[in-house]
Amino acid sequence: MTGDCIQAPTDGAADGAGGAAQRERPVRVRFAPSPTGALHIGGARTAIYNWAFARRWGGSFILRIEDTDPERSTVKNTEQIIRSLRWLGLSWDEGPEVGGEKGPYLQTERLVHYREALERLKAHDAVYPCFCAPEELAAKRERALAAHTYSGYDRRCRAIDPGEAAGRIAAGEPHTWRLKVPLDHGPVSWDDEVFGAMSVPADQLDDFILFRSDASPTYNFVVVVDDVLMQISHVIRGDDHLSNTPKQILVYEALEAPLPRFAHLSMILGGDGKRLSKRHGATSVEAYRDEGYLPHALLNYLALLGWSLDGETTLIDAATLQENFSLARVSKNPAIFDPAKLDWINSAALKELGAAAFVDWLVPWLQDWGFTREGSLAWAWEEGADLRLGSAQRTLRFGQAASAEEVLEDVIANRAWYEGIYPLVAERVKTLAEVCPMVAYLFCGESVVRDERSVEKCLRFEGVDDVLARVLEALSDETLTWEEAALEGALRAVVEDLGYKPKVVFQAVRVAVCGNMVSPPLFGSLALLGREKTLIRLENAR
RNA sequence: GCCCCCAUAGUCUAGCGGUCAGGACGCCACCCUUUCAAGGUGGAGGUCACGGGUUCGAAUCCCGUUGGGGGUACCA
Repeated sequence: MTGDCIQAPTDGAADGAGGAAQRERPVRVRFAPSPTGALHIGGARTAIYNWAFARRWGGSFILRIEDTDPERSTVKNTEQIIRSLRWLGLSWDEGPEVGGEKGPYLQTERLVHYREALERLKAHDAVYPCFCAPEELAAKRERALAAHTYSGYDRRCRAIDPGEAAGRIAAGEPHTWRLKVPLDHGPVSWDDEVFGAMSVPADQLDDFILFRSDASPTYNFVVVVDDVLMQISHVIRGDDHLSNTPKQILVYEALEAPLPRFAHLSMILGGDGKRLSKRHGATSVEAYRDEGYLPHALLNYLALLGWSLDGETTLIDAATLQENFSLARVSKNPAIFDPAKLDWINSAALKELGAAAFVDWLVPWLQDWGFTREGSLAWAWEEGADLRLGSAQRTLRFGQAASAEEVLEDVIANRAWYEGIYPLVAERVKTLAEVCPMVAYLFCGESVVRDERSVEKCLRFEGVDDVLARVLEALSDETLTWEEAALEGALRAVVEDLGYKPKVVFQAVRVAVCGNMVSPPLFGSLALLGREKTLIRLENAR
C-alpha cells in the first residue's frame, strides 16, 4: 500500500530481527508538544521514550513546538515545557533554543513550508477547495448523527468543476482545502512498533481539511509536512493519535514522501481509570518538582510506566534506560498512575543521593522555610496536627525567617553541618518537602515549642526531674566530646545508673530537646544541635 | 451511531503453546529497635475479563461477548 517507500529501521534491528536492510534511515525522532498548557506526566513520558530511543540508536532527538493554535498557545507554556524537560534531565539535538539544520522548530515560523506543500498537492490534483460554511457543515453533521449515519464530510465540493472553483476563489469566496482521499484506495495499514498490524478502511477516512479558510494549516497536515522535512524516522507519540495515523499516511502518500515507522504509546490514566486530570492530583511535571520529587525519580517511574526492562527491574537510571530502551517492550495497556509507587521510588532515590547532593537539592526548601543554623525560628504544632515525621502541619509562631540570600550563605558557610542532616532524614522522607518540617527543631535556637501530647506522655512521670537532672549533669561534663557516639555513651550510662528503661529516658530527652515524641535519631540530633542549645532546652524542660 | 485499539492480584508489569503464572508497589504479621522510619523474614491477594473454538496441551492462537480507552472539529 505504501509502495516501495524506504523503510526506517525497525526497533528490533540490532537484536538481529531486522538486519542491514532495515538500517537505511538514520534514527531521527521528535517530541512535539503543543504549548497549550504545562508539560504533563503523559507528555513527559512520551518525551522520555523518544529521547531514550534516540540515544539508544545514536540518533537525533528533536524538540518541535506545535504552536499552530493561536488561541491556546503561549510563549509562557513553551518556556515552561522546555524548563520541565531540562529538569527531567533530557537533552535534544535540535530545537527552538538549540537550533539545527532542519529549523525553525516553531511551527508558526514554518508557514512557508506548509504553503509550498499545499501547492505541490494542488499540482498533483490531490486536494480541492471546499466552500461549505462551518455552520452548514455542523448542521449536516448534527442531522446525520441524529439519524445514526454520520461518517464524515459528504465530499460535496469535490464534485465542483475546477474551472468554477477557480472562479469562486478568484472572486474571493471563503474556502478551505481538503485532501482528496483516493476512493479506490484499499485499507490504509501500517505496522505499528507497539500495536503491531493496524488497518483502517479508507472509506472511513474523511476528506479532511488541510488549510483553513483563514489560510492557516491544520494539525494533520503540518505534522506530516514537518516530519517529512525534518526526516523523522520514527514517530513515537500518544495513542490518542492512533486514529490520525491513517489520515496522515494518506498525506505522506500524496506528498510522495517515505513513511516513517509509527509507535503509539497508550495513555496514562488516573486511579479511577479515567483520563488523567487535575482531580487526580498533580498532573504537571513542575507540580512534582514543587512537591519535592527528584527529577531522576520521576524519570525512573515514568520510564517503567508502560515499558519494562525485564519484568524484574524497578529501579533504573538514565544511563541504563538509554542503553536498553526498546519499543518492542512498550506495553499496549493503558497504565494507571500510582502516586504510592512514585513515592517509593523517590525515597529510594533519596537514599542513594548522598549528603552533598542532598544539601544541593535541599537549599530551595531551606530558603522557603527561612532556616539558618543559628537562627531562632520557633515553630509550634497546629491544633490536632498529625504527629508523623515530616508532617508539615506546623505553624511558624515567632522569630525571623532568613532571606534566601542569608540561607544560601549559611549553607555555604556551614556545609558540613547541613550535610549532617542527611543521615538523620535520608531513611525517613519520601520527598524533599518533608525534610524541613522534620528537622525544624534544629533551627529554633535555644527554645523549642513542645507538643502537648508528647509532654503529657513522656515528660510527666514520677521522677522525671531526677532523670533530667542526671542527663544534664552527664552532658555538662566538659570532657565529653560532643559527637554522636560519645553522646550515646553518656546517655546510656545515665540509663544504667538510674535503672530506668532506655525508652523512658530517651523519650524524655527527645521531647525536651526536639519537642516531640517522634523525631529523627536522638543522638545525632543532639550532636547537630550543639552543646549549648541542648543544655538550655533540657534546663527549660524541668 | 460509526471507526480503531486494549484486557495477567488494588496498581505497574514478566510471560510470546507445556512455568507450582515470576518480580515490584501497596496491604497484613513477626523480628530488629529510644520514637518514627529503614532493614530482615513470612503472609494474604489471580477461576490470566467472560463464552466458545483450534490443539495431546492455551494466560499465550482464532471467533464472539462484556468492560475500558481513543477518534469521529476550519483543536492538537
